[in-house]
Amino acid sequence: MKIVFMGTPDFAVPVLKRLMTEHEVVCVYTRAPKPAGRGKMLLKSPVHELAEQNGIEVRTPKTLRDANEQAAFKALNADISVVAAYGLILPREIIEAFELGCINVHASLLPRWRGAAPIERAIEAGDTQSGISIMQVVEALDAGAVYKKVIVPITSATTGGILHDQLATAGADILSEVLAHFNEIKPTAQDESLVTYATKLSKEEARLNFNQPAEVLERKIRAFNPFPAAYFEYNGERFKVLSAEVVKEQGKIGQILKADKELVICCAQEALRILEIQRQGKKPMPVAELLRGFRFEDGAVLK
RNA sequence: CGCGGGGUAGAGCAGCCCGGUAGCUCGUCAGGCUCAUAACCUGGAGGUCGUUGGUUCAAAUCCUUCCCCCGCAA
Repeated sequence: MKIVFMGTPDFAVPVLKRLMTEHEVVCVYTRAPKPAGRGKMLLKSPVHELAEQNGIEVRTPKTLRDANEQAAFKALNADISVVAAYGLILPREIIEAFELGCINVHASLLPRWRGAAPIERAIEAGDTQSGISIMQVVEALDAGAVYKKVIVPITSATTGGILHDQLATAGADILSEVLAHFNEIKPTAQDESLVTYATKLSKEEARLNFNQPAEVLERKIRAFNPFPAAYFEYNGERFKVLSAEVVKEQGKIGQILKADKELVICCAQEALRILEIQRQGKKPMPVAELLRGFRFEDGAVLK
């Protein structure tokens, strides 16, 4: 098929790669390069880089509401457009530009977790499974009928990063299947009574609040690993917590209960034993390594 | 030139402001002690203090070149 692909971050890369091998990708739409990274250099999106390397035309409009943009889009005369974490709202003119419409690869089991951060929210909420949904794009956000869903389990070892990679790969596979049998598959409408929304991750919520139960914080730590990474502050320094486990200890909320060979911090219910930690300016490392050279004051209380 | 921290023994850190014998915790090796231990004691090996040039009687420490890593921010 002749396909126009629309995507931006790493999640979309495996999907585009697969499309390029199996179909004709006539043009790629992605978010415009923006200042990013240390030095704030203008940085092209992962999808942008990939498309360029493969000699595919790349377009980076700031909006698709513009009539000229819409005309240019339609002029590509593709069969279908495929969206994977593009980052722009698609107006009706774009969605309906091609004969087969527009389909989306979404990283959740819709109708659960519509929205921007479905991967992390599923882990954070304690879901036992996540997955990929291939659905029709409609004007309402992530509300289109679903062609196919595939489940990916969430275990106690599942981090946001791991699940992200699993879903990106799965997404490429499932999209491939759907496109191969596109005429035979009938989409199923979403059950609106089961909808939940995965709001964007914010910096503020990445800060560990020890007034919450250890179990809740452990899930957040896993969900937010590696990005944006849960953290606490000690002596004005930021410590990212990459992994931790719940232990039955008691004390004041936020108190450092142990800081010799292990690091245990008391929470509202039970406590967290920190396993992997990253000191500001340093690389991530097992807690035991940090504690060989760095001392937390025993009994200090974190806010 | 967006802001900032860092590169010191195999690991993690201190020392740097206020130049003057390279230090801590751990690991490692040897020996000792113990019924026993990720226990304890004793002793040892292991560093061109990231790189270049400079200042100085003397540089890990002050100034400088370049390389690399990371936090913030996006």
